[in-house]
Amino acid sequence: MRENESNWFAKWEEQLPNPEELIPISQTLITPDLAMAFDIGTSNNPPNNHNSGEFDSSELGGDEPARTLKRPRLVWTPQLHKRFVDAVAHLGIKNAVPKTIMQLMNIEGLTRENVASHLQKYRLYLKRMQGLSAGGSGFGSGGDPVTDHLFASSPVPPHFLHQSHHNSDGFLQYMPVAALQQQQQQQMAGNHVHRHFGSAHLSRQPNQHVHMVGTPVRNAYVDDLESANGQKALTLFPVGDD
DNA sequence: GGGGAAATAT
DNA sequence: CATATTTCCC
Repeated sequence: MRENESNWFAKWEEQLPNPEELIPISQTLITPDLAMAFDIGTSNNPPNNHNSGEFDSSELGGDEPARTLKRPRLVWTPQLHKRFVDAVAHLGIKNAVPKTIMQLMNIEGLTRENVASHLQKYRLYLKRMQGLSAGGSGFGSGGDPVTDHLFASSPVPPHFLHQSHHNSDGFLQYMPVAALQQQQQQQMAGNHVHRHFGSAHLSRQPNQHVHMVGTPVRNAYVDDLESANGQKALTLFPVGDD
């Protein structure tokens, strides 16, 4: 009997599938590409991402553990970055500082530090871009100009480059977004605005032909931002002077 | 407090 | 190794 017992265990153990053969119980039904195309979030898209490291037990009914606790590492998805770029475009380089950008982006859980860090990298990226677009006559050496996966994913508004010649400020008119109104740390009572970045609007591509009322505009960068109220502000940035 | 750059961390 | 976070300084 004893022999029998160990035997069945051995057999049972042998028949266990290898870890590689296991199929995860929870699978992503929507591929990242599809998710991106339809602007819907995948299971791990929103700022609360994989919890790496310690995590407090309370997730049931827990409303805002976000405060004071170690936030999960933020992943800058292309959608998130696009919203970042749009926000910066709205504000203009001048007012594009972490705090204002963060407010304009209006994304739950996004901190000023997150934006500041990203802004730092983005500025470096822009500098590199205008660096090799200006004097970079030689092609052969370096390698791919845009190895920056993230930044390349979202078009850079043309006026970001062109180190501000004559225009010091105020040359781009923008509509203030409602979300930007000075709202202190006061969160609206009972405000469950769980918004997903990206919303439901397919973003228009740059260099498309945009026609406004009686005013055809060619080569314009169009960004769209949406406030918490659902108000929308469009900004057109003419590229050339037609 | 808040922006920016550099130093760490993952 | 790329990228996000933390630290430090103004």
